Amino acid sequence: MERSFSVRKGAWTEEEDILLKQCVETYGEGKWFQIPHRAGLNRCRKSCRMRWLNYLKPNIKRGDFAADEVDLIMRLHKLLGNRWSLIAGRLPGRTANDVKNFWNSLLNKKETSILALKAQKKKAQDIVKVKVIKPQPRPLSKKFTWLSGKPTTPKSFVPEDNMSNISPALMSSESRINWWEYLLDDKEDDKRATCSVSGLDKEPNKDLGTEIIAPEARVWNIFDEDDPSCLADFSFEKSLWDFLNAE
DNA sequence: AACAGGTCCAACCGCCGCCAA
DNA sequence: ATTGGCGGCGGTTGGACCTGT
Repeated sequence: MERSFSVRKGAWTEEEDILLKQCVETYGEGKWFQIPHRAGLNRCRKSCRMRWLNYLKPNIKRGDFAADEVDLIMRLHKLLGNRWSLIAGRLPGRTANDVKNFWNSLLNKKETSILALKAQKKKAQDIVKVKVIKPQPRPLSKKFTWLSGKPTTPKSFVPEDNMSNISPALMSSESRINWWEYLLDDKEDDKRATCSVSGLDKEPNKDLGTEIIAPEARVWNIFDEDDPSCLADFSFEKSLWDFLNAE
């Protein structure tokens, strides 16, 4: 429990910022409960953490959101809801607080502004008709780590030059990108489903019915054939499914 | 110039999940 | 199984700033 009667509150001074920055640079992030004592600050651990993450941390981007950032926020919010930290994680230099504040201010603006943004987005979006096999939606397993951004460690994985066939979740730590970054990218090469369950189909099946899908929608061959448990985790979360089927 | 209302955003607060004891 | 400490998150607040009258 924080001893709120003794710790300082309110705006941070330049001196406090310097002390905190020096302390984090010396001891690293984490162990926030030790930071106030180590830095000689009369602040609670949460206040120190918040100040570092939202203001002092290097590479934090200031100023207005660019058009592509706004577009990404809208798409991610549709997919993830108010998961500000997850959304901010896909916007380099932006903090969850920034994204949250931006979204809240966006909500306050007139509906016409939002409609204009949507119209702009729709115009830029190239709807592609492809023939795909649709997996059925079902809840994600708790052990499924994609949504948390944590790396998975498949039993076997052979890197290929063509990374488009590889689930981001199976990439090396250096090149791994959250799966939904791929889901949301607009690369022309990625506008088709590349494969389906268990790697049976490397191309969309032309004999199946035509479906209209968002250009971002892709299905990966994510399975480790030596590890049947992988199959249990191949599922589309309901909100993702709704997102993919939205107009 | 002065005031009121609106907007922005840094900071606070309470809650939750995780983990170790 | 329970409890307490901690990190992390999202919602909310309040003050500074902006804009219109």
